[in-house]
Amino acid sequence: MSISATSSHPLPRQNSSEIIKYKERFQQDDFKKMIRAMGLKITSQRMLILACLHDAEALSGERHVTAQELFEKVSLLDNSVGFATVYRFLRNLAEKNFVTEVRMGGHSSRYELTTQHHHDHLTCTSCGRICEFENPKIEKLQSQVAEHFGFILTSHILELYGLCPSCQAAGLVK
Amino acid sequence: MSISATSSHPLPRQNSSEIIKYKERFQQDDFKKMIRAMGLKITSQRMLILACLHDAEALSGERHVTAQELFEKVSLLDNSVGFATVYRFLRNLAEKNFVTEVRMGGHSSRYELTTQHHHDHLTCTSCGRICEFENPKIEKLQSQVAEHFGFILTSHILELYGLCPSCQAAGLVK
DNA sequence: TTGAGATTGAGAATGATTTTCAATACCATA
DNA sequence: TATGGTATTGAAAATCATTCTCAATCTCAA
Repeated sequence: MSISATSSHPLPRQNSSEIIKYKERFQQDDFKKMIRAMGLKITSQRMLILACLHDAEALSGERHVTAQELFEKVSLLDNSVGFATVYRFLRNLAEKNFVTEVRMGGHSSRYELTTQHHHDHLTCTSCGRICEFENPKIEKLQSQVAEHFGFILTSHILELYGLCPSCQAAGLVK
Repeated sequence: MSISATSSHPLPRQNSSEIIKYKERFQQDDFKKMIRAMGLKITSQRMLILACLHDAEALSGERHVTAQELFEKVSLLDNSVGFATVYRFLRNLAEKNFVTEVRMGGHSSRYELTTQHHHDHLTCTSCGRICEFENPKIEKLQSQVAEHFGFILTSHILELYGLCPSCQAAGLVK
């Protein structure tokens, strides 16, 4: 993977492929900032891992990837990257809260890039439909709870489960 | 471990040791009901595991035990019980929701007897320590969110993550 | 350009949990 | 209460995710 980015972001011409390149370059600068912010050196492996993490969110429906899945994505583009590198960097990212780690049931950890825009999920237990929401009041109460216990709150998981309107209408509720 | 319980629970006399025995007998019947409700056979190992799980909640401050900790507790009373038995039974209990499993970061699963009393968790991302809390205001806001989307809320998961006071003190925070 | 120190890949090591399997225990039925 | 079919058990091996080790390589400040 070749890395060539400038620190400034000149406006692209009105040409779609130019715009895509511009976006990529912009993204890469973002990634570099993240890596530097962690006090780490910029390497092609780390850039690639971030790109794959980002694509997992942007392209596939599943934004939460396991370390293994991420390793496989990375390997497709550069099969010389070792899984230890993926795990190590994922841990770095999680420590600095650039990614959020979610562990459910008996499964392995799943990671997602921490977006600037936090949201929670409301999931229909019948059809699986997911609504995203954000509720500042709930967030504030969460901070208060953490504060009460003397914790420094770093992240949270809030998943609501229920029956969505169409499943209710479908007579699934007695 | 001897198991001798009756299906009726006569009132104990006003004598503390009698009352303790009464409680134990009552508890044991409860445990048997749980095991039968899972469609499993009653064995001294399972009774002992349940007793230790229960004691972990009642006696020690920490109600959330790891499988290893539970295995150690059990071993003190009967060192012939294998850890595979503890893990197996814990999985059975979790499947039938008699225990709740909480997993965090790189730490091992912690289990607690599911109480009738709902609560959420505040987990330390560094040491794995868990604080329980309940917050009616948050619950109410959750209902409102569900209502807003036309959902009938059936359950939820709320897990807060942060650094506990002692890990903060341990210099893990800048 | 250079070199000190960070990072890497490969594989070994770790730690938690699960599986395997022959021996044993439970309990419905006789 | 005895019996046998089956579930359960303990011990050890297997599995799985994750972390560590270390020599080779790369990054980047000077």
